[in-house]
Amino acid sequence: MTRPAPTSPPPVTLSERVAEQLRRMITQGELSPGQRLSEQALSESLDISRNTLREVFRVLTKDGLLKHAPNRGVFVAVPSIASIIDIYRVRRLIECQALREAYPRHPAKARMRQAVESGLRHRAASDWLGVGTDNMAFHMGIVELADSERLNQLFAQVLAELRLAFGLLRDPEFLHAPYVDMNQKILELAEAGEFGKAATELNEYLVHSERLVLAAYARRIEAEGLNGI
Amino acid sequence: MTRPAPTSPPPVTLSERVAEQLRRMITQGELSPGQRLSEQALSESLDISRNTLREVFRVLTKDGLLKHAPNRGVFVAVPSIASIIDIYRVRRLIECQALREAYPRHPAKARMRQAVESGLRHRAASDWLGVGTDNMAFHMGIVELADSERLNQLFAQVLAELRLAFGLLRDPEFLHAPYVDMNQKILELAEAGEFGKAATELNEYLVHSERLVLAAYARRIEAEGLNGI
DNA sequence: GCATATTTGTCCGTATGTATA
DNA sequence: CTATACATACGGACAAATATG
Repeated sequence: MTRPAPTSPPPVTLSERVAEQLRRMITQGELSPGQRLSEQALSESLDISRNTLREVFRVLTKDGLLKHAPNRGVFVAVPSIASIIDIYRVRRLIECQALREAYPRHPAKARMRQAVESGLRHRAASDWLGVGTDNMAFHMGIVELADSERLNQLFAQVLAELRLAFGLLRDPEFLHAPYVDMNQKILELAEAGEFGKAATELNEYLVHSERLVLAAYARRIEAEGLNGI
Repeated sequence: MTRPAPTSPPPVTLSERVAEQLRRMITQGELSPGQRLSEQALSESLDISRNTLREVFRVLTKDGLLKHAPNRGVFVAVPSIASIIDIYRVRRLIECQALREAYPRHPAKARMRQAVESGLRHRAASDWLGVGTDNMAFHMGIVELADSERLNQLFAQVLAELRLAFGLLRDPEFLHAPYVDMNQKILELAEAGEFGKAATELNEYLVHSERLVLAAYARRIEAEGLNGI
């Protein structure tokens, strides 16, 4: 039996459920970065009151998924070059250190293995979005090795932001496929107790991924010119 | 001229100002851990509407300073042994790594030096709360070395939580005074470019501090028995 | 630059459900 | 078990800030 992943308590209040829903809509691209979210329009379309929606806005703004411009409204966050660099800086610092100092028989390893295996299956089926999800789960597993609730939460937030940035790029195969094998290699090193080597490998992985994402992002900016967003 | 510290935008809306105020009241011990915050009573005493206060509650709950119990209300967070351990785990991981990989001429160093000098003055004046504030500023400076907005924000939150825990202990001299000299030593190593040694020293510092806080906390629990909170 | 329309920020009153004495 | 207090959620109101023509 594998222990269950540390999971947030199920949403009980309406605002918590709506927050979940909006989070999903944003990270899955149903709402576009930069888009303004009108309190009136959105509260009507979600069939909730403006007050409840405003509470949700505050929470999602704290998550970094929305930007609040006082007296002007809230907008879906627009990932910038700076934010991508920042996110990868956080990832390198936290993931590599968590892996390097991991406890050899930590339960999160099982989740890492599951993510790798699921990734292999999804890649075989050319389900690139599935591969992306598995990839995120793998790296979430790495952070769980550090056994810190607060790091887990920060990292989940950062991954949601990164997912928002990926949505802008629209090439999931290009973005995720190369990393299935690298994840597997890192997992094998970790299972062999070679945490130092695993961390070094992971660092290269992250440098590589950051370069890829930034390049794709730069191309997208160029293609859009000043019309975008 | 020293560059200004990265600062959050000044609160413009009422709810932002109230959030600031409540944050201050909680971290400075004007509201006790475990205390229930009634929407009606608090909104009246702050002279704001319940809707506005609820928005503030959501934000402060995300900060970890309040706990939200659905249908039961919000309470000032009660620092637990587990949360203190978690906080120090985060501190060791982030601070040590930020220091180890610091850029030699980073502007945050100036803030670290200011904090150390201010700490020496406050210690000479037996202003232990002042020493505590300087100490927090010093460690915030260390994290700023990593140049990551997201890490800065996470760390500011964690320090606020830690301050809440310190408030429970009520012995600022005992808690903060020993660390002025250790901060100075770490700063000198950093200024000499010995970042590896500085990080090692910092790690010992944090292990020491965690032990001290946990011991004081355990004594307090014992003293209170089951009456507390 | 001005007048107007729209939208946010904030407040209030109230109905309903949930927890607790 | 009932009663009470409270959080949840809604809808309407209005001033102030902002966007629009």
